[in-house]
Amino acid sequence: MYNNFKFAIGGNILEYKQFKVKLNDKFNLKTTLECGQCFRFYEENDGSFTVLSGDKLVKVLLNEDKLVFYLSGEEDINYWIKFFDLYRNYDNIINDLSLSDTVFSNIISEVSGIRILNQQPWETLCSFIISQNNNIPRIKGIIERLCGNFGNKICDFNEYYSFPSAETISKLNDNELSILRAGFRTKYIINAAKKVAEREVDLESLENIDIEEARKELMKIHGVGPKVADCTLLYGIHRFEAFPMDVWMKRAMKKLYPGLDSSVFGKFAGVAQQYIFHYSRMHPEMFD
DNA sequence: GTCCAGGTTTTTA
DNA sequence: TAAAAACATGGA
Repeated sequence: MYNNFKFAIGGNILEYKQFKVKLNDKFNLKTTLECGQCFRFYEENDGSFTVLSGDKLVKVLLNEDKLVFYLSGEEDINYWIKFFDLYRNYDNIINDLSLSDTVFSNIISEVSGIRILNQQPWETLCSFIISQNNNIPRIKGIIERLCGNFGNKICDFNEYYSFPSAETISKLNDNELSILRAGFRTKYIINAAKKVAEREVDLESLENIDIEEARKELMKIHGVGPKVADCTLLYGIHRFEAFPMDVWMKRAMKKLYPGLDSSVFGKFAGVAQQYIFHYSRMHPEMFD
């Protein structure tokens, strides 16, 4: 696996290290970040993105078939290789999904290079609890206030903060969290933090157990239903069988795959979901 | 002012 | 059981 990539450690900005990773499949960095699976990223003027995950930060730039990472001295590039799921070849998955599926073939003629990110389980769970009946700019704002107020400063030279742990949030009350302006979701966040911190819901175990059991485990949290559970499993636990069904996906399945469900996509249903979701957002007129 | 936002819970019939 | 309504907040 490692020998698929060429690492070049060299050039630097201040005390940052630069890593170049050669891609052997198609990757659209911008779409991958902006397609609704993550919320902590900032597009810079030079076309790069500053991306945060847990207590880590990286600046990343796509330059033709190379992904260029800039990270500070002690940080581990392997975290970000895994985060962007670079060990996996998505061309193979997309080919499989397009085989004998003309609808999907049509979608990938417009949308390509999306990867499923390997985000941290708690951050993903908490973020998608916040996402319910909410819009993306406001979701980002609430998460930014959550990190800014209760996370730790990542670096002395800028204003980026880590995502606060479940333990940290579990000790806060409704009033202390009112600064988030998260509305009715605040009590859901607290309930999730308590259950996760006390291992009443064991996020680590969700990696291996049956997918239905995993959904049930997550739905023990007050404020977590099937959709948030599947988002957590897909984006936070990397369970590709998960298939989050929000309003867009419900409409899209009805229109594009009438009478069918996620089982037509097999074990990579989650990847198909992300493409269909993004395609639907690009073509709202399709539902008129 | 009204409507809507990557849902879920609570209430109602 | 199934279908509405309620839930906080803020931008369009």
